[in-house]
Amino acid sequence: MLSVEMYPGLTLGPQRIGDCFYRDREAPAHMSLFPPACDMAAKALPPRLLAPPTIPSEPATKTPKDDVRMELENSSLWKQFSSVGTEMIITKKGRRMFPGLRMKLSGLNPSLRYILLLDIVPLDNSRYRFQGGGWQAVGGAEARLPDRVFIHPDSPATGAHWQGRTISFHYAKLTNNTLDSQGHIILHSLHRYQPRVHVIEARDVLRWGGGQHSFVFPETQFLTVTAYQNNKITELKISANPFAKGFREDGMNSKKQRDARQKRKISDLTETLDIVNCDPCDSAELLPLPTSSTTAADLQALALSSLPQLADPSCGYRPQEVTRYQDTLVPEQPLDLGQAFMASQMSDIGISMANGMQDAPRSEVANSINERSDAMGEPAYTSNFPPAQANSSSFPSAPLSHSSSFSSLPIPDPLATSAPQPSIPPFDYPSILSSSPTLHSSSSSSPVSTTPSLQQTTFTFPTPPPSNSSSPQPLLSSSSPSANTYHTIPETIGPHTPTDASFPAPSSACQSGLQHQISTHPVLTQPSQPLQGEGISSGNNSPNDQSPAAFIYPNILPTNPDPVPIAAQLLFNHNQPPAPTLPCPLPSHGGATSFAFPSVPPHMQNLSFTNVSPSQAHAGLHLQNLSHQASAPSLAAAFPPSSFSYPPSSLPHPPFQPSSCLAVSSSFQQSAPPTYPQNFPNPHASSCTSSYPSVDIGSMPQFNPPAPYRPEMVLHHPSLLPQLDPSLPSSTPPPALYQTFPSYPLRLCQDPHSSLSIPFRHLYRQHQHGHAHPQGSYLDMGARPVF
DNA sequence: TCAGCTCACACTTTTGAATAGC
DNA sequence: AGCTATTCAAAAGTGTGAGCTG
Repeated sequence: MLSVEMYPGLTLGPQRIGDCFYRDREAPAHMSLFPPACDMAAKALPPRLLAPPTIPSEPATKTPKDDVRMELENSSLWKQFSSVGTEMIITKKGRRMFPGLRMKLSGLNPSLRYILLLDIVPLDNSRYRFQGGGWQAVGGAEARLPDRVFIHPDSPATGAHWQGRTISFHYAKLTNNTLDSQGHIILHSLHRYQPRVHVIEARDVLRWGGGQHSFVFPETQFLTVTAYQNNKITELKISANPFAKGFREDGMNSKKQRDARQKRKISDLTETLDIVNCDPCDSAELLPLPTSSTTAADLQALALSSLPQLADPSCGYRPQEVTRYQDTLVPEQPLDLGQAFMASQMSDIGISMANGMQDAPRSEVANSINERSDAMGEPAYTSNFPPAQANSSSFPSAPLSHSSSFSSLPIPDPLATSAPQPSIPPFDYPSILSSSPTLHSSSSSSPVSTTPSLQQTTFTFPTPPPSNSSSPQPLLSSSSPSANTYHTIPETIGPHTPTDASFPAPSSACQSGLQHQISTHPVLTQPSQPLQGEGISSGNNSPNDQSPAAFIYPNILPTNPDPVPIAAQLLFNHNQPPAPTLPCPLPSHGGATSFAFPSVPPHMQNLSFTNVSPSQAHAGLHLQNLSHQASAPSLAAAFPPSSFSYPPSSLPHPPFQPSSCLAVSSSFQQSAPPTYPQNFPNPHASSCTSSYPSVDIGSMPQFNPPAPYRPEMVLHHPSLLPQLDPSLPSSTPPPALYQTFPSYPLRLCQDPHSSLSIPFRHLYRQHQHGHAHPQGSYLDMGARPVF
């Protein structure tokens, strides 16, 4: 099924520490997937960017982070789709996801409140096209779009609340409208994405911290389309989605019925013509040419059989449908009030508490609706498409049980992984960063077996390392002990943590060197490294045992003709005075040439990308490109034999695919050190996760290439708090929580939750147009309520 | 010319107000 | 009067296919 292999470019941002940690369901402890490079990066960061001091953990806030788990309830359905190659329709008005994200949470502190977020990150920097029955990368990704996060309507809610029901994000909508004002998640068509769910402990809506858990389910990866490309997907959707019931074989909107209607219409038109021409009614003879799938005789037969009520096509007959057709003009659809309007305020930042309270009634409704909807599970899916082909390879032994049987290996941030991101810690999650106890523990672990990076490499990235040391490692193993549950270590960063590939990477010239480093990295060469003492390599559970095709994204052919060299390095830029010319090509996304440098340190603000040529820009800053380039073979390996056109010969030793946090980190670690400034914070205090500075380089537009996705939120900007909710209890957040940090604004939308006075439903993250501020980058909210 | 997108369509499910019954 | 169950119309979600666009 889907897995990292399917999306070679899938690399969670380095800042997404939580994504870089994986805790197997049976693993007693968290696994730090983040490489030691994180620490190095943290060291290199200026003190100003350091994460705020660890928030004094309160007894009540000490949640059993280690036990927080999330299960994808409808995993089997997702796997059905992913086995074929999940496609998600995106429309201008917004389209829901199907299958929806339905999960179960456990391990939360029942008395604490949590915020659940959904964001969708690109898996790579490629654009795809459906050709020859498969998906092929045909070019670079589109420019980045405003990052948006969907906050679960129930947020914040107690752990008991979340654990007591199925959590559904079915309200989230996807759109390709870059000017969307409904708060939908904006995506590019023909791109690959990976949804992620974040559980953030929240003392109150304005005080996030105490830990974050991010969950990624590889089977939920999908390709965005405006029209389905793969017929199998269409059939699956029709079979599984109740709203599409009409298109089923026995539905009233089935092909037969539609053909019959069409015939009737044609007949009617013909009759009309006959009337005009005073021609006898013999429209049957005037039937149009048969369709490719239906002959005229069939159509007529269908019309006659399926529409017995149809009057004899006599003169003057007007099928009822004609009338209906006229009467059922599609009315203008009202705005979705439930969706907060934000687009017009993208330049603003703010949280409107008052508005949210005013919306209480509606919030209640929304909430109730939500619960209802949550209760409404997706229809039992009876697939006409045996999981065989794809499934057999993707989820060999994974039973399609109700709950997810998918192995719970965390997926690194797609984009981030591709780049040597580890070095660049997130800027924006001070509070969260500081409160992840597990990080410390992980940091204390031995460098090899306990380092997050190592673990992640071992489990998350089935793709074989560049070296011949190991065979491709399936990301997911159905027999993996962690199956069904994706467990991540609490993140020190927020869901908005940048995940793009903008992270510093060795110069393009060093790509080969990077790969070499990666291949030679001791950790990388040990893909089978046990996870925190847990032997995962034994038996069939070992990723190594997985066949290369085991976790493939069906029909995705890595044929991007223009492999992008390793891109520019944020780290470099960050740590070094801007050079006239970047050592590496800048990402083309988002017009790298026109970056705003609001919150960037003075020396960084001077950085100019104008010299980057389009091609260079296209080459992108993504390691993804690197990963893409290198991963092509591995990707091909992931394809089912039936759809896989890539030379099989490449499978045995596919180039290393730096899609893993480890890979990037490792490469970075080795190559970057010389370039690290001495002012980087000392990561010692904690693991790479906790050591992450609160400053997120990704938040700097100029360092945040469009393609590399960088979800980000500013939730606790000190200067905003008073405006946001002066009436809130004077629970002055710890200084650390609101420590200055550059970042993107957090946009809070109308809160459908009735019980909450906090009006937010969506978080909006703006990459650009930020305003410089002494305390960090943020958008001008202008005291205007956002919702 | 064509891939990709938009829109209207018909159908279905969901939603919530109105109504009836207890 | 208050509560619950039922009914029904409107709203919303779905894939399809024609037409448009670059």
